[in-house]
Amino acid sequence: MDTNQVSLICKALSDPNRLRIIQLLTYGEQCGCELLDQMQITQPTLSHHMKALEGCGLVSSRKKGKWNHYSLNCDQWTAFRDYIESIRCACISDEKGGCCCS
Amino acid sequence: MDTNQVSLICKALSDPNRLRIIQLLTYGEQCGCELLDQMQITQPTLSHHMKALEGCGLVSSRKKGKWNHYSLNCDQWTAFRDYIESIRCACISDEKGGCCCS
DNA sequence: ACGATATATTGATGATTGTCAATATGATTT
DNA sequence: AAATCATATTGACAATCATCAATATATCGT
Repeated sequence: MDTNQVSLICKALSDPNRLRIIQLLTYGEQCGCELLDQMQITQPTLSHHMKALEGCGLVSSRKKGKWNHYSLNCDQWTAFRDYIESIRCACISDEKGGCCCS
Repeated sequence: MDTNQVSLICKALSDPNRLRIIQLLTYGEQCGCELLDQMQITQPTLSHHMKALEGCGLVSSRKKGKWNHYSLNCDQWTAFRDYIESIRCACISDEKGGCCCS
């Protein structure tokens, strides 16, 4: 995953509502109305946020009948998580002589 | 670290230039002019970005004479990294029966 | 066919953002 | 004191964003 892609994902996560949605989806797939029940926003706003989360590849949607089921895109999230994890600060811990971020 | 703080950090990282600055600072403390040499932005823009990165607590600055030395705030970065790492998707891998994100 | 439900789109608005040129501040050197 | 260098601030502008009300689309149950 390259820098621009990471920035796009960070932009998607820069809204507390969207970060909350991601966390809700870690419990598994949910439809829009379920997500809506757990949040304090209107339905068009939720739709807008879901589009943003889909746009950066973090969320996938699966339409079944009336419902649209959203789920966290595991591969994309893992790639993002790995990227963030790979950034480590260079400071030295006094205690063990290693990096304090280890 | 709470959700709002994470969102603020994500917003700070949602600009590719700022993400790049964070990566440059993983090599250790650098002054503004050093950072500027490695980027394609003007000095006021760099100053603006550094303020944003300081504002969310990711970067600390230390003034010494003419120079302002910036460094990655290890504790804050680690807390952010841990938060992101703690978000795991619930999908099940077919291969080993565990979570594919492990 | 009709009403109800889930979701998407449109249009509008106020707020925030990234960027630069111009200028200011503050420290060092000559 | 004057010139130089590193950085910060101001002011401006175009672009993007989060949000909602209103409306549209699509699917299900009756």
